[in-house]
Order: sequence, then structure tokens, then C-alpha cells
Amino acid sequence: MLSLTSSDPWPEGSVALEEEVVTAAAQAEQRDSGVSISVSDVSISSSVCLDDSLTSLQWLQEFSILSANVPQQPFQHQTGLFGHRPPGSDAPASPLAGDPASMGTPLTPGKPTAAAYCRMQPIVAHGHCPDEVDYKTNADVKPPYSYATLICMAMQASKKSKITLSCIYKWITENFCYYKHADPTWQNSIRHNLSLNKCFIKVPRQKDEPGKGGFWKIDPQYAERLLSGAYKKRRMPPVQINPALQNRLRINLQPSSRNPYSPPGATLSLNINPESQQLLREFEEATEADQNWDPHLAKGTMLGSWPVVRGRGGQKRKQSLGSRAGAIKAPRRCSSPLLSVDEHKEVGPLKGDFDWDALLDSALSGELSLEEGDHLDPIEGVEDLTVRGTHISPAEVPAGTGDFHVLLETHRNNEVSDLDEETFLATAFLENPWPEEEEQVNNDFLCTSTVNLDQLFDLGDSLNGDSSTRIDALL
DNA sequence: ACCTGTTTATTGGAGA
DNA sequence: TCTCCAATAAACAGGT
Repeated sequence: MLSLTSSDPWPEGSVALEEEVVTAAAQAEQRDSGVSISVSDVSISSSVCLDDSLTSLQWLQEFSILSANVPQQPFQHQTGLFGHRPPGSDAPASPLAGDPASMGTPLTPGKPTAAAYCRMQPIVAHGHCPDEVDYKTNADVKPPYSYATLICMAMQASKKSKITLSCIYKWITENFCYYKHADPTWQNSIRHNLSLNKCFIKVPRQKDEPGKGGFWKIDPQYAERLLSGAYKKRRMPPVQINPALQNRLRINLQPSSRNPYSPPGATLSLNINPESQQLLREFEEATEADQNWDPHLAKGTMLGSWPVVRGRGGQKRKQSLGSRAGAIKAPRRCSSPLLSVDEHKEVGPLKGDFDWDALLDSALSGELSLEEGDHLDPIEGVEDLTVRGTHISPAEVPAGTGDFHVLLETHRNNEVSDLDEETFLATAFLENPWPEEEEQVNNDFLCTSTVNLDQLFDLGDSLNGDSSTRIDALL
């Protein structure tokens, strides 16, 4: 059984949003595992008109799903998935596979760990441990994230309910050095993705709002699609190498560290943390848009593939069909200001550390349903949070969550149950637009937010062995 | 002129 | 082999 109760009424809009999520979750749970959901003071009997849209944000779900399929591991707080710190190493925890999003933070919890990676080995096809890459400083390797993923990351990092295109550019260039030096056509792809991917919603700029262009946000409707369970995994290569720099990379050829994913003839000596690589792959796989529900519009995510040569389609097309423009654009640095002054101020230094703690907690607490401008008072009386047998101390629960009580008890007769529960958590997060008030306050939050996906993994692990799961979240 | 946003076309990898 | 889809390129329109 999964029940959600709320003693603190959300704003109506929020409730409506949450209602959709919960209802969808309830439908899925009831369908698959007899789980029921109730939200006090909120009727969720109405059926949800499921949209065909879906975001590319399935990674949360799949992270947990994947982790649920591997042997249990001790709960790793702070040193988890994206907080890997090599034993005996004083180096900062490697970001999400050198995650630029977490670079610069003294401690970056929530990064992939070797354990996290290794325990996923049985369920991945790659089965090797590449080294580590710092995408924030390494311009040689193309980040293994799809554009949709990058957009979502930027949105996530912005801590805002909506984000401008230029802010997306800025975040990406600041956090992925590859794009700083890459042919700016990737920006075209970003725009293309925003327009085509239904998980992104354009929010027109108010007439009195200065600046160009509108804002973009994640479509909350994605949840239903996630809950439908319709998703498809795709095998993705871990990294892509900037072809312009491949020769330079070859100089560092180290046969002993040859990357099996390297294109033929290209050997790398990149330091790609194995678990980071794995998480990148899983992140990407999980992030890819649902490819079953709308073949016309599911222009979501997908990693490029080995061998990676720029202009997979376009440039080759130019070669085969002739350039419509007459010549291939020479790559130029994206040093031009992408943001207006106010936009810089708006976004702040997008360090982009994902606050997975808050993410999870938001998912559990229902804070995610906040509409723009809504604000939830800091929690009071938080005494205990137990997620699938894993206790989370109140200190770990971020302030700002609503007065919310989550009871989640799921019969785990099959994997579908796991899926739905994980989906619920994931979609609850994804439903969350960043509160506007926080936007004003958290312009610099991006620098400090942290990543902690290990909890999600480990939660998945911990629940794997449970015949029933109970989440008591008094927030 | 540049940016933003939409749309169309093409390519090639991956899965069915 | 076929289909799907992410990535890429580019044309185009509208706004600043």
C-alpha cells in the first residue's frame, strides 16, 4: 500500500499538480501491485487525462530500478554514487563522472562510487571500468549526456521553475568544457530539442519582463508517461571524444588502459572513473525520452556512439549532398556573451550541483507539486524519516519541505511494483517546478547544491530485499 | 545583426 | 533488414 497524506494544504495549483502525480501513481500502483494512495483533503478519484508527453527524466527511476536489481550494499551517505572519493585520496570527490556540476564543492555527495558501479555491473553490458573524466575541465571528451539531459540538468541546477535558453547555454558551457570549445551548432541542437521534446514547455515571457525569448520548464505531464512504465532502455557508450582532439589524446595512449569503448584505432588514457562511467550511462539511459509513446515527438535523448565524429549526420550530409551553405562552418569558441546582464544575475554561477538529497526528499514530501510562487514553510517536528528501511536523520532532511506524511508500503511480488514505486518517487521529483521565491534566493544556490544519488541507489538496494516497504516521512 | 524558436531533412547507431 | 530515434544541419520567421 502506498498512501500519501498531507496535513498542510498546498496551494490549489500545487494540489492539482500533485493530484495528477498521485493519481497516476495510484493508478499504476493499483494496477500492478494493489497499492492504494490517499491524500488527505484531496480527492484523487478523478482520472487523469494522460498526455502523450514525456520528459527525458527517467534517470531517477532507473537509477533506483537498476540498483534494486543488484546485491544490497550498505547505505552510503555522503560518499555515494556521485561522491566517490578514491580510498586514500585527498582529492575532491569526483563529480558525476567528473561531473562538472559538482566541481568546486568541498564535498560532492551523490556521485558514483566504485561500489555503486560495480554492483551495477551485472546489469550492464559494458562490464568494464573506464577511468575518470572531468567534463568541466576536459574539453576533449564530449559529455555522454543527451541534449535533453543537459537541458534538464541546467533546469535542475537553476533551482528555478523556468529557465531561459541563454541560461541553459550558460550552464552547459560552464559545466561542460567540451561545449565551450565546440562548434556552437550544439546550441541549435539545444533549441531543437527544446522545441521538439514534449517534456519541455515554453513559458512565454511576460510583457513587462525585459529580455529576449521565453522561459523553459519541464512539463509536469511527464509523470504519467513515466508511470505508464513505457520506457525503453538503450545501450549507450560512455564518452565521446572531440575529434579535433583525438590525435592529442592518442599521444597519451596507454595500452594498459585501453578503453574498450574507444573507436577502433583510438586509444585513450582518460581517467574515467568506472562507476562514474557506469552512472553516466545509466543516467543517460534513464534520461532518454520515452520512445514508445510518441514516435513523432519523442525527440529526447540519446547518447552519441562510437566512433564519435562530429557532424554525424549533418556534415556527412554536406559531403554527400553538398553544402547548402556552401561551406562547413568553422568551429568557433563560444566566448561571446550568451547572457544578458540580468540573465547573469538571474542564473548566477551555475555550478549545477544537483541536490539529490533535496530531490529525494522533495519526492517523498510532495514538495514537488509547488507551483511557481508557492512556498512551503520549513518543516517542523521532523523526527524520523525512514525510507525503505533506511533511516534518514532529520538533519538530512532539507528545510522547506511541506508538512507531509508519506506512507509507502508496497508489495513486491514482481519488478513492476518496484518500478512503480520508484517511478512515483522519480516523477514526484520531476513534477517539481522550482519555487519562485527560491529562485530569488537561490541564485547562488547552484554553487552549493549537492548531488547525492547514492541515496537513491542505496534506497533501491535496501528495498530490494524488503517484501514490503514503508516510508514514513513526517516532514 | 543577432537571438530565439520552429520546422524539415538527413544520418547512423541500436534494437526488434 | 527494418524501424526508431538522437544528433546534426539548416532554412525560416519573428523579436530585440
